Amino acid sequence: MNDLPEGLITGMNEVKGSAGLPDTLVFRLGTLGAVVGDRFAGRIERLDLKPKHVGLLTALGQGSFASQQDLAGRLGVAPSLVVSLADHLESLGALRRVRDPQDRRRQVLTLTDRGHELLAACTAEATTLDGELTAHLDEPERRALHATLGSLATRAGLSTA
Amino acid sequence: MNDLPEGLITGMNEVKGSAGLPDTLVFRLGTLGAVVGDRFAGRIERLDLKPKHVGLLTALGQGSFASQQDLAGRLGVAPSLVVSLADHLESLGALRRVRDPQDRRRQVLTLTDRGHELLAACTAEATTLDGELTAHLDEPERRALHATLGSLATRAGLSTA
DNA sequence: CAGAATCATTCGCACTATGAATGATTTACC
DNA sequence: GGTAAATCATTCATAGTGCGAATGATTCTG
Repeated sequence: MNDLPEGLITGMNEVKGSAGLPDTLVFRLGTLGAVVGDRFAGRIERLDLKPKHVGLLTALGQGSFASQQDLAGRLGVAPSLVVSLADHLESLGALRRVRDPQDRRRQVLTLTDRGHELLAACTAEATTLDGELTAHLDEPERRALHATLGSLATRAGLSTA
Repeated sequence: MNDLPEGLITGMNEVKGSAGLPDTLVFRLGTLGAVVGDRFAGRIERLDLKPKHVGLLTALGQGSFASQQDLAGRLGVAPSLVVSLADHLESLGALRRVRDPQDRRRQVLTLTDRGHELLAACTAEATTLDGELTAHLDEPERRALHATLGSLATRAGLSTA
């Protein structure tokens, strides 16, 4: 706890000996993620969707999942939450629940046309926001950022692949 | 916007005409931020701190703020939340509340030595996590990521300066 | 020297997400 | 083959988080 070189902590707004908290990846990703997430949430409000709904839509759009529990694991939330998310999406006509004939305990969630529409609308909003955020970057920088964040995501256990 | 080499975006088993949601900056930042934030939260649990507390500590460590309301604006939360965050940090001995003699409505929040210690401990945890996340990157990549995220942060209204 | 404005604080409320029961269905074992 | 354990979706009660509207103290304005 006290193995830090003294003189490291220089109060006000001076140069730090090593990186200060605001200069860490963790801090940057955390704050940026929160801000960007909030802004995105504001834009999909008109669709009666919240980020978690979009997460479920996205997962369903990527492929079929055996159970809602797998889905829950994928999204990193409790299975009971998947139920209420699916409830809402179903009420919007974005997905259908069908009993799996092979295993009638399972409910197979399938995107409807409306679901694909909503997903496309969300993608459009995200893409627009992307443009606003990266307007000051040149194309190589954008590519590098995209690639690096992708590798971070897989490394952090977020399997897009 | 669609000048991406095809074959780049291979979700699970499909290829989209344009970029899919999971490939947007917004989505990546949102999910990464959430995951990394949660992991960070787990590591500072032993210090009896949560990310929001660290945010307040960080803000206080960066400079003096006139009012708690300015602080609230800085953190993007309601002033009433700053009160409870400060309550907890005060109970940990991390900060002191002193009435501003110039304007006795205001409470000036000041980090104690213990507060600086906690901030340093959080920085250490974040730095460790940084290392784990970026272990597979080479130094130029790390620098580029750091720089780009920094520019995004300022552009997004997160004044680190 | 009143009244409006600003500060920190408290309180009640809404929302989110979780874990523990519940009931239906399937699998495993003897 | 039939019973017990496991697994699934769902409901329910609950904890935690953060906000907005009052409250009381203090300062600014005319």
